[in-house]
Amino acid sequence: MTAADPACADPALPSAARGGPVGHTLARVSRAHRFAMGRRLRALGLYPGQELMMMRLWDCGAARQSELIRFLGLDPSTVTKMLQRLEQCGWVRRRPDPADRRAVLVEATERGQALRAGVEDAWSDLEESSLAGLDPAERTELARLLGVLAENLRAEADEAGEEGDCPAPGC
Amino acid sequence: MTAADPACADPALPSAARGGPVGHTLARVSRAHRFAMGRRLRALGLYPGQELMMMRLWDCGAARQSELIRFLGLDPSTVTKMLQRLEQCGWVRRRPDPADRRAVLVEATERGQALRAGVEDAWSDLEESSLAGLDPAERTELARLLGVLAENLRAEADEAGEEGDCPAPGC
DNA sequence: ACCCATTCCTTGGCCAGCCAAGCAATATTC
DNA sequence: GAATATTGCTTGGCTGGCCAAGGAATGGGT
Repeated sequence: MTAADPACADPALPSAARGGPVGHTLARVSRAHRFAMGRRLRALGLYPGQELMMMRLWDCGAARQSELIRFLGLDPSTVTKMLQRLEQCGWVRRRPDPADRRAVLVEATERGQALRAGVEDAWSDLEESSLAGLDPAERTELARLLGVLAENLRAEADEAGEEGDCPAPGC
Repeated sequence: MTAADPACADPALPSAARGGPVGHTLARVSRAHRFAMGRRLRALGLYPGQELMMMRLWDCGAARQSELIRFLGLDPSTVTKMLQRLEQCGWVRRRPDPADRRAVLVEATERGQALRAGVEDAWSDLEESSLAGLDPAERTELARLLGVLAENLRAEADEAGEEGDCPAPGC
C-alpha cells in the first residue's frame, strides 16, 4: 500500500503528552478509525465526512442548510462546499426555499438514497472490526465513557463560545 | 464565537449509524477533542496536527523525514508540506543529510523548543477538562478500551495494506 | 561496470474543515 | 414605514491530510 497508515505509528507516548495520555490515544484511534471508514466509503464513491451529511438527509428528508449546519456542528462554508460537491456527484439536490428566499433546501436524490445500505454496512462492519474482542459490557462501558467526554467537551465549547458573544460589559 | 462548534451537535444517533453506535460517538468526540485542542494550540501559534510533529522532534532531536513519516503514520507529502510551513514560521530547521543525499534532517529550533511547555500544558489542561467526572479507574479503563481499538484498527490497516503489495500470483 | 529495484522526497490536485468578509433576505425596533 | 439587527448562505484563503506521479540518490544483482 502506498497510502499512509495511521494505525502503524509507534504507540509510544511522546514525552510531551505525558499529561494527556488518554487524549493522545483518542487522537490516534480516531485517526485510524476515520482512515478505516474512509477506505470503506471510497468504495461507495464518498469521502470521509460526507457520510454524516447523507445520513442526516436520509433521516430528515429535505432540510434547510442551516439545520444541517447546526446538526453536524460544521462551519457554514464547509457545508456549502460539501453540498456543491455532493450535488455535482448527483447524490443530492438543492433548491431555494419558497418560504424564505435566503434559505436553501437540500435533499438526497434517488441515487443518494441508494447509498444508504452501503453506508449502513460500512458502519456495522467497521464497528465489528474495531470492537473485536470486547464483550457487550465493555462496549457499553466504552460508549458511556465516550459520552462523558462528549458532554465535557460540549460544555467547554459552549463556555468558550459565549465569551466573545457577551455584549454586557460586566461579564 | 463565530466558529463552528462540533460539540453542540445533537447527540441523537442517525438511524443509518445504528450498526455502529460506538464508532459514531467516537467520531463525534474526537472531532470535539481536536477542536478543543486546536483552540489551545492557536494561542501558541500552531495548527492542529503540528503539535504531534513538534513532540516527536522534541523527543528524538534531529530526525530524518522518513522517520517522522513512519512514526506519525502520515503521508510523505503531508509531512513535506507541514515541515515547509513549520520552517517558514521558524519552529523547525531542515538540512540535507550528509550521509545520504536523498534524505533531509529536521530538528526543532530554539524557538521551537520554547513551545514545549505550552504544548504540554495544553495536553494536561485538555485532559483534565475532557475527563472531568471520571475517577482514576474509569480513566484507566477508557485508556485500555481505546488501546484495544487501536490494536484492532492497526491490524485491519496492515491487512488491507498487504493486499496490493503481494507480487506472488497465487495471493 | 551496468542496469534495475528501492528508498526519499517533492509537486500538483483534490477534499474536509476552519476563519474572515461580504451579500441578500428576513425580522425587529423605533 | 424606515432604519437596524439578525439570519442564511457564499467566496476566498489557509492548513491538515490523502493519492498519483515523478525526480534524485542509494543499493543489489548480474
